Amino acid sequence: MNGATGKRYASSTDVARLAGVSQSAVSRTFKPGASVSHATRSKVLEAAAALGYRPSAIPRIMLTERSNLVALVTGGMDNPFYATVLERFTVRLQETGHQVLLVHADSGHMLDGAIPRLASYRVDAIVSALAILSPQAAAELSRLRIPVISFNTPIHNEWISAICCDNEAAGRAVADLFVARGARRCGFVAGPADSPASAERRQGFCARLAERGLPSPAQASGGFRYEGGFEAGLALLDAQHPPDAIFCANDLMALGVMDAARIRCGLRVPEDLMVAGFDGIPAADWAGYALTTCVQDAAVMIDQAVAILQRGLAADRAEGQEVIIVPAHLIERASTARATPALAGPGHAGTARPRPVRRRA
Amino acid sequence: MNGATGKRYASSTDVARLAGVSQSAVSRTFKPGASVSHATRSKVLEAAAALGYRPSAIPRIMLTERSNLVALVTGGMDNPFYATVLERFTVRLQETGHQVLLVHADSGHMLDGAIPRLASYRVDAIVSALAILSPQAAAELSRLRIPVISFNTPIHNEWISAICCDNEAAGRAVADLFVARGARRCGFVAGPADSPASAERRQGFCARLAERGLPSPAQASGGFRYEGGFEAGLALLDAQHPPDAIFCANDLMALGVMDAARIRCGLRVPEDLMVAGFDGIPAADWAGYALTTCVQDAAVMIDQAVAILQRGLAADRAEGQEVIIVPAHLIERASTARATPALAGPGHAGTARPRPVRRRA
DNA sequence: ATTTCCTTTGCATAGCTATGCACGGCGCTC
DNA sequence: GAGCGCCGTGCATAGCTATGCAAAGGAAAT
Repeated sequence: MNGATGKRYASSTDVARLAGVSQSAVSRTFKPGASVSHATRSKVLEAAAALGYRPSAIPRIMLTERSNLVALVTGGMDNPFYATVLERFTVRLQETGHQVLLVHADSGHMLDGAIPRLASYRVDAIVSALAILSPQAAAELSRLRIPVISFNTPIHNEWISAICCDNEAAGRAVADLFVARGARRCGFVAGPADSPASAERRQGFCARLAERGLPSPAQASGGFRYEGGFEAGLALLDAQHPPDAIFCANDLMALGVMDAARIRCGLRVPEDLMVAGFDGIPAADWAGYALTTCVQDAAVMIDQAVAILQRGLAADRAEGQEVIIVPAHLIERASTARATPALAGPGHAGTARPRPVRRRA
Repeated sequence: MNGATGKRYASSTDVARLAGVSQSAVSRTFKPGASVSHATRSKVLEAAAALGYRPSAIPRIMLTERSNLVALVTGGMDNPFYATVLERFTVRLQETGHQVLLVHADSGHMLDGAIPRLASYRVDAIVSALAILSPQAAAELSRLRIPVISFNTPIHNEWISAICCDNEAAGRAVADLFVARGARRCGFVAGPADSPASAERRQGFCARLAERGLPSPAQASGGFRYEGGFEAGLALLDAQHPPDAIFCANDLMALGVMDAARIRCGLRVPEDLMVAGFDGIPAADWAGYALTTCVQDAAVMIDQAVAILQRGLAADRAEGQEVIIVPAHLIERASTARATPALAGPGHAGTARPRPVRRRA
């Protein structure tokens, strides 16, 4: 369109030359609130448009030691919950004037290549949106002396803040619900062995079951994945005395358990088996599942996380770091909606209970 | 741990001073293949470790006009397909030595705040992983004179390359399958009106149905979302002469249609209604759905996209841009697995056909 | 009319790394 | 033993923007 110069980008000096002003004037024109006369500003803008000039953020980073970059460490995008978390983090960070440097990490050893990259780009802060942040990785991150926010992993030290969902309380709530709905024998499907979230959810669940006089639940592991939940469900339901209520450490596994129960085992949900999950992914609300689940309020958690981050960056020097616990919200749907304990009446309870309609001869 | 200096980061000059060498020596120590003696290198590394020094990428960007940053424009993370696309793009770009600058854009007008940001950070290239890239947005991106890769939107010009799935061929394949399985009256659930992908899929589907002598399919729109598919399914199935086979422009809507048909309309799939989708998301393979779908080979598409990008960056000057079409792969599952046209035998066909097992009295 | 103050502009420099160039030293060759 | 080439090192500078400081100009006030 315009005359392409040799260089890829026009510099403020180029603009200044064309506009017949000093480079300072160009810089000030693009800095909001700076003192520039109307005449100068219009000359500069005209020249900038002609050259396709866009101010570069790079030298500013050198001068101010502020890149406005925030690293977002992520992984396990197969879980829709973390996909939405990633999306919302991105939106909120953009709104607060940050740029998002996305870093993918295979669960655990992210230190390999990622950390030096983060350091070399002088990110202002790091947000871990990993399902699991290992203590080693956390220690490695602390070395950078940059504010770190751990999402759903309760690690904290001089540099790391954490924002977590109240997993134990939610686990207890599920236990209470199961008891209230007449469960006699429970099961639990765990995530990976090194997941603190899974451990806390089980802890609350088991503790409350014991308080309510129920036997300790049979357990299986599903690795936070649908297929794992499916297999874990089969394993639990094939036992001598199968459970009549299963709590899964996340929704994906719960959906797998439901499918295993209904399709492979010929069970009815909730009449023969109650199922509850964790996260509140969209599929839990699909008509085909209507899964009772502990909804993590991602919006609130992320807003809190961004607020912490803002405060940390404003104070420049981060000392006392915090762990914020956000309650989960138990939503009961049809998958636990037994009308009466141990009695399977004509389905009619809970939210969004599917109601068959006659169609086609 | 170490003595924190006033500045946040140690510079190569600081390291040089501590190590008793010149700043050049430090720079060369961290540049692979540079000429440094063993003695000097070890002195430098020791000093660097003591100061926690990490070389900054920022001045290099200024010198070389290469940031190694690639902007990844994304949106609509509620579709699991695009979540996996985002993840794989990130992994591949990291592997090829790039950093990913994640930009979220509400579908359509991304120009608002995003474009100036991209320019100011001097990204080397832009990848659009949006479900829909509007022509206006594409034009705006072209102005930056940076290589742009459009994923699944067939736009191309001097700066934009595109990599798309063969939507029309896949649409035709679905039509052929429906005909082969005895469909008499078809339906189509479209995505948003401005989605080229949805339009192409419908085009191939409708054209082939016409060739095979079937009536033009009833159509509804579902906005690429589960709920939209559910409603569209209800609308189509409530008609005077409802379809016996529905092709949906993506999997999420197809799952909605299946749930609407089975739960709200009391229909059996595939006996009363066949359903096919598009994308190949994990949920399509869940036992509860077993959805026939056109699998987009995201791995291949993304590898191709990254290859184009590499070539474009190597050649520095991008002139003739390309559009690469990757075939979709039709996978038939139980949702279209009628044993015989219009005859519902005891379920037994297709892949992963759920087989009921006796359990619990 | 003179002084004072504010607005506007330009000059100069900081900030950090990569790299061309020159130079010193050392080993190898004849 | 002398010359040549190579390796390693340091010096100096480019690259672009933000900003403190000073100066100039104009407007307002006395």
